[in-house]
Amino acid sequence: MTDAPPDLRADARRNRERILQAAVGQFTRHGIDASLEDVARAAGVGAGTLYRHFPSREALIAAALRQGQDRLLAEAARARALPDADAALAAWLASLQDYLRTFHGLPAPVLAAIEQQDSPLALSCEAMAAMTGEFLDRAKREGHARASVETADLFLATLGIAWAVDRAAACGTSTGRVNAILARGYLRDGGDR
Amino acid sequence: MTDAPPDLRADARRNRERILQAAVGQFTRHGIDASLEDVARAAGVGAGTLYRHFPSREALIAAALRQGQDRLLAEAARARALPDADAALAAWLASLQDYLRTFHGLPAPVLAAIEQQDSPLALSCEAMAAMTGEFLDRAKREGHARASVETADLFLATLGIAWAVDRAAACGTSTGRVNAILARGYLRDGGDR
DNA sequence: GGGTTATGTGGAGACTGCCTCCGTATAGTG
DNA sequence: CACTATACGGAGGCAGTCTCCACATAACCC
Repeated sequence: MTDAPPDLRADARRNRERILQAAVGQFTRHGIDASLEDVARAAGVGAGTLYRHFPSREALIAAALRQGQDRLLAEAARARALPDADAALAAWLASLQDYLRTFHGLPAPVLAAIEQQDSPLALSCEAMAAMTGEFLDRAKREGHARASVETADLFLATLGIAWAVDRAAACGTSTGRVNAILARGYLRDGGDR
Repeated sequence: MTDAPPDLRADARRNRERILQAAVGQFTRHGIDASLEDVARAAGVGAGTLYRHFPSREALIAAALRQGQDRLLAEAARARALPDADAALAAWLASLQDYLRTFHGLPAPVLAAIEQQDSPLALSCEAMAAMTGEFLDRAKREGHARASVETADLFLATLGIAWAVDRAAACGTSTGRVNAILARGYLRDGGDR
């Protein structure tokens, strides 16, 4: 759980951990836009301390997310083990969307991280896109994925749908039905190109 | 162009118009999250005046959007005239996304308006959903739209994709390719249900 | 233990944006 | 011209982000 910062003083390490824990709590309760002052307060720490450890909101999000990433990787491994390439891709996309629902509003900073690779989220973001590409490629080879579908586009569409479902949770829309549209389209007939 | 407020004093009417014009400018340049203080400043008006005419950011957005709505309705009519139901649906969805790109970040308040119908945007939002339903129903009857696709889901997916494309404009992703995925899915084979 | 110093701490305060309130200005009317 | 309903504007309260630096303290050495 502790992401073992290199060589911090004991109190610094302790504070860092407290902040992280408080951040997870606040982000879970109030979404990704939770007040950082509140996070500091909940951690029993001054604002300066928070900003020294995590210079930007994105950095804090990235760190708070690190834990859930293990689960995502585990689910990716499970999906990879599926014999059916199409099912594997679908399972991966579902896991990805679950992950993006870790905190309310998460898709926004993740998408933002695509563009500026200096973002602390950029790494995991690229990794997610790469894995999407891996599953998509396999589904093109072994399954029924269209050759014309590109990784970036599918990833973007997935992010967009995760965002929309996340925000419209109240009105009764199911992730499943929306994703069914993404998988098979709103049109009935196939016919590539 | 002037949305003819009922019976305002001359200076009030003039100021309202200036604010609206300034809002369009700021929203166009800086997106939907532009500072309202800047809008007031650009309009040469105090903050109080701005808030009296437009009590919330959403109200201002709704008013600033009113102009573009005419174009959207015109495009809807053009789409409705298309003989092919599938093409009509696709054209409508494309127009809708164009409209959602009027201002950077517009999909967010529009989606938010779905949930709270007291929002000034709720009306146009419901109208857009209703029109999507109209085109979808026709495509189900006359074209190749799947019976299992529901209006709310398609509308939501469209919003999500508009959001994602809007935000990822920099990296080279085309609306066309993403929408192709939405239309025909990432899988090759048909087979309803 | 006591002294020294590199490493951290916290909160005051500068800044920005949202929004309200009310003393003042002015358009419209007779 | 006087009078009043209507509208104006900006000061000020609030909340949030982020920085800066006087002060604390962990770690190291004797």
